[in-house]
Amino acid sequence: MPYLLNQAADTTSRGFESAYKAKYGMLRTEWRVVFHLGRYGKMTAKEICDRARIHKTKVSRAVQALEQKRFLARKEMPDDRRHETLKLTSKGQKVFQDLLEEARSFDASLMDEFTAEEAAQMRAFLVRIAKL
Amino acid sequence: MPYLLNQAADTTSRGFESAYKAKYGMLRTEWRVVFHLGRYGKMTAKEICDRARIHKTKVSRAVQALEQKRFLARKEMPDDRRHETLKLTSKGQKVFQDLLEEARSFDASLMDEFTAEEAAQMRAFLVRIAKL
DNA sequence: ATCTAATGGTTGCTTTTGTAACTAACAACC
DNA sequence: GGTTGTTAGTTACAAAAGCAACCATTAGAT
Repeated sequence: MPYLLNQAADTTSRGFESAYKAKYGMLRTEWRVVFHLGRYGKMTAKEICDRARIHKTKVSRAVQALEQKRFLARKEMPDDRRHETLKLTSKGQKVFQDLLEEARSFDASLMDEFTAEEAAQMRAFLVRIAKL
Repeated sequence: MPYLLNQAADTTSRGFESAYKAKYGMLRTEWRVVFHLGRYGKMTAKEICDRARIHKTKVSRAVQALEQKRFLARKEMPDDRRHETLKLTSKGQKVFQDLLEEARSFDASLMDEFTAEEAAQMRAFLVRIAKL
């Protein structure tokens, strides 16, 4: 099962990878960070780690890269200076919108082979597995 | 979708990783190679690449490592000396059997949360996706 | 036969990831 | 107020993955 999942994940990921890689020179983790910030609004690095289940070093590096590209900005929280909230810049927002669009159409073409019901079922299944 | 798949693949892989890693000091690619040889019999490195969709350098290195552990043996083909067929040694066979056992029970515990029907359906989905 | 192209596999080097140790800021307890 | 423990995030180093150039061998064309 893990093997099948990996296989499936691999083939689909490679397809979409080109979108953020070629267009914006982003790495997968970077795209994931952008996605989370775009989708759920500003949050701290830790929150991204927890939600996306990415190790903090990966997030840390992704944030640095995204900051250099001016896709996001950090702000230290005055009440607890360890925290820093991350927020997409307007440039970052545009990137997010664009890639979200791409992601949607990529997904759609991927799911073309399946019925809407099948797709929904699969999604539900994956969510359950991922949460184990 | 790629995201979900990755998430699911990640969480499940990590679980099983400990089996081959701790027990035999194997890497994921190594396990995959052993699996293919054990499951489908002797074959050439190229075939493994194609079937498992692993890059040839990864396979090459995995084969080297497995050879050192005496889990597999190579044999040059006389008709075409570029090919070398790979075959599990008896030691390798045992390892494969053992890990297959582990894999089965791991899978079973994973699928505990699902009905047999759901599991079968999911498997079918994943195979279809992976083959895109 | 010889020159070119393709194939199976390896090696070297660069980029990414994983791991562990580290800093800085806060919290709690005495 | 000082010691201890936690938490957010970074950095340094090792392991792994990806990429491109590289042999050696065979196949094909002329």
